[in-house]
Amino acid sequence: MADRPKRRPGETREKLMNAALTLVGKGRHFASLGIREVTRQAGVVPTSFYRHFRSMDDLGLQLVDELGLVLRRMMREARANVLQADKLIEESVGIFVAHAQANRSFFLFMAQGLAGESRAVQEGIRSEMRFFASELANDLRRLRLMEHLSDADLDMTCDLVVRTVAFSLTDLLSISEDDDYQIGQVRKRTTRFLQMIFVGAGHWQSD
Amino acid sequence: MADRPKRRPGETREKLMNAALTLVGKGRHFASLGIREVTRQAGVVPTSFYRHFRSMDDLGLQLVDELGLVLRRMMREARANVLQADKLIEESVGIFVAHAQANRSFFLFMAQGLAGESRAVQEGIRSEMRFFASELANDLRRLRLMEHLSDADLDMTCDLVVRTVAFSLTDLLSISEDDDYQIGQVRKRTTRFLQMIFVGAGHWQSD
DNA sequence: CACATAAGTGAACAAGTGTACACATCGTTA
DNA sequence: TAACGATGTGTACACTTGTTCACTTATGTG
Repeated sequence: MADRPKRRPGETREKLMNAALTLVGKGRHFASLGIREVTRQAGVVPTSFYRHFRSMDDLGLQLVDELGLVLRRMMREARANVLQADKLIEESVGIFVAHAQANRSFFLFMAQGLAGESRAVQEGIRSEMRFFASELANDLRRLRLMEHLSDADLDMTCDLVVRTVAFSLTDLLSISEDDDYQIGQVRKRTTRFLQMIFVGAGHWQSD
Repeated sequence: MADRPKRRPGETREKLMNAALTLVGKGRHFASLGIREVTRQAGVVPTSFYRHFRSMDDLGLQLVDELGLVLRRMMREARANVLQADKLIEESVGIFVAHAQANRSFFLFMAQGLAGESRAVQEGIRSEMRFFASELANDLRRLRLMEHLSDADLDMTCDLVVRTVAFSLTDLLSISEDDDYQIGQVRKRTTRFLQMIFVGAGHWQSD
């Protein structure tokens, strides 16, 4: 008996989003992808695209939503594993790097989107970063760290931290996926960046 | 008498590069530009493209070279105007913002290229940033600032500074060209970021 | 079970794409 | 001035692109 099509709801939709990510993972830029190209990669007829997305920008927006989930998972893991403030920065950066490796295409898409073509995608990613920064500020408050900073200054610090980490993303993604030495270098450098920022925050307004 | 063609050498080449920049300035992503599109914008026949560039990537690379000139001009102006260390950060950020405004398309191209499609362009921009950072380190040494830092730590600091400024670029370029209030906000925020980094650098290794 | 609706398909079209070739024209140098 | 190389032009071709339309097929609800 031949295989029945066995359509799972939303299966093609997933296939299309994964196809776009796969192409991005292969070095293509999201802005240069076409509908036909994506459907071809997904093994689906071009018309199917319109059943799920209005346009490429639309697909991008939905990818941003999923990116949000990935980031939240990462935060949860960081909160679970970083218990004492001792090696806080080092471990957090490690978790970040591990997630960036595991979801390379996703983070590649994020890095591209920051200066991307679609205003909506750009704003979406920016908003995810803001959320991330505010959660970080909450955590620091909860851990009774940086208590001498005003709320505004703490927000600023966290903003700077998130930006720095996001920029490290472009370092990380421009080197080979399994060049462990270089990956270690990026991790060390990012850690030092954050340490310097926190030293600055520690002495902020006390001079 | 009809206008003679009056071909100036390298004129079409300039027209093509400007055309690409113009399109980027209009919100398009460089990776999504096509040869025909650029030649059309330049008011030139498609075949002319090949007289000057092998491909779009090639054009991108040559744009990176010109970007280098823009950055050097900016550095020169900063060095000339920032005489006393007093308002050093504030004035430097001001000059940067002004140049980013004046050469919007160029900086847009730079921001895009950081996570762009062409490995070569990516590496080129990264290399410009490294150069910029090392020049900054030289200047700080010359001004007898941060003398307690080792060369490596000073380099790291300058790297972090350049990254932070580069990231501000994406803020700056995502807002309207003449929204003076928002531009002022970005300038203020960037200034504070740098101040915090320098506070951190000032206390580095002295704890 | 039947039926409404969502999801997938294939053929078709006009428009746009990269690139090749042969030819015209300019500026420069011998 | 003659000739040459660099630059600009027009035409052509084989593909790819986005989008449409009418059609089939599967899924879940009454």
